[in-house]
Amino acid sequence: MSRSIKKEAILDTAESLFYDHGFHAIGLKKILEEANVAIMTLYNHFSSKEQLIEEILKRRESQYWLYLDSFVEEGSASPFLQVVKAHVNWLNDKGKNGCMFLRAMEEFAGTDNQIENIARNHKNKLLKYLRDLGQKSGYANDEDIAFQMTVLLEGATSMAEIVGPQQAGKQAISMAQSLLNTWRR
Amino acid sequence: MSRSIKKEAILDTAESLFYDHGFHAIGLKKILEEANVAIMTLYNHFSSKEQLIEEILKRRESQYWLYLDSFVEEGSASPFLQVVKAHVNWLNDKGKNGCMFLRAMEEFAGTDNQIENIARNHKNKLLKYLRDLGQKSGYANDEDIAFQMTVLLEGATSMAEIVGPQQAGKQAISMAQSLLNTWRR
DNA sequence: ATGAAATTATAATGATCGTTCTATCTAAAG
DNA sequence: CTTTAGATAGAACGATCATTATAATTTCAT
Repeated sequence: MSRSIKKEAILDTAESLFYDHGFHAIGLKKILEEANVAIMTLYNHFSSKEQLIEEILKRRESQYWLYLDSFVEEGSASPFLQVVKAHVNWLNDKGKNGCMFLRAMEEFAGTDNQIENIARNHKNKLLKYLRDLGQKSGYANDEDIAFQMTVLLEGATSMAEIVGPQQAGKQAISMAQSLLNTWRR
Repeated sequence: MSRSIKKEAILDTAESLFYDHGFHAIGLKKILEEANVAIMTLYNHFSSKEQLIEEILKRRESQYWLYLDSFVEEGSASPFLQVVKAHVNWLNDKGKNGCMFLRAMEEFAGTDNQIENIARNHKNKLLKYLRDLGQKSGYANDEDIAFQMTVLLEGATSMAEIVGPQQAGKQAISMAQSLLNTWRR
């Protein structure tokens, strides 16, 4: 089964182009050229440009969670530091141009609810993940910790656009270590 | 002199629309309709869509510095806390949809150098401002402080998109207070 | 009131947008 | 070999894109 080798080519190049230039800035034509795929092949796999974007976001989200899951070990002494390190690795691999979910929210809020919700739900899921992690690790106020961790992670993502992922990652880890001392168990 | 009342209408509505939906997502037609302006009036004041965007970014940058200048007082005991508070106020007033400069970088990097440079220069100028502020306040390593402050500010901006400016601002200020204790003079 | 400057309306430009249709072709499964 | 599904090329759709040309109109200081 050559099952969907073409579909994955579309998803890969579309994700790359959308991430590098924005969703509205990239037309289907450019995707088709770079992916070496015919227009009808795209519409055979996806019902519209918006639905293609939805699949890309869902796929990217599951990839992000793979990074977190592989770095954060059950019952770790410093789970939040592992979260930051996972995020920094994510930035190094495919986060040099900001957060694709926030960018989807920014471009489609008030226009395409489906796309906006996928992005927004991901962020809320991340907040809940951090809250649960704090609670599970015996921290006092998991609410504030989850918020501050989010500020830290999103800040590192933006900072990576300005001075690169390694510099941003180094500072994010340093900040996390400082903040960890202020969080009481 | 009714000097450029129309020009300002264009700048105002264009900035609002670009910020809410993105630069490529908004066509000139929508700007003209909302600003009640004829197409030739726009091209009389701006040579192209890109040049309009450039002026918007420059204007927005000077507005941002007004916030910083009005909050950060010369020789303050805690200048960085004032920076954070200035930034939080900025978020409350016109920062509910991310950082417009980062978004300009993301949409135009590799496509329009002029626009990209305006945005990137602003970020570098902010980094230098924070570095100078740290040095002037007698902090040991202004380099790291500037980086971490940037992570904090940009993180608050992104966080404001997810949970609103007040929640993001509250956490950013709390984080700043924690970090301040770790920075040695 | 006059003259200059700014704004307007309208239409046309060529390019590109997302999407659909038709028809041909390739490739694998039975 | 034949069937079937997937991919292809190419054209067409109407809509919108940024930009320009032309010409009429309004605004405003003198």
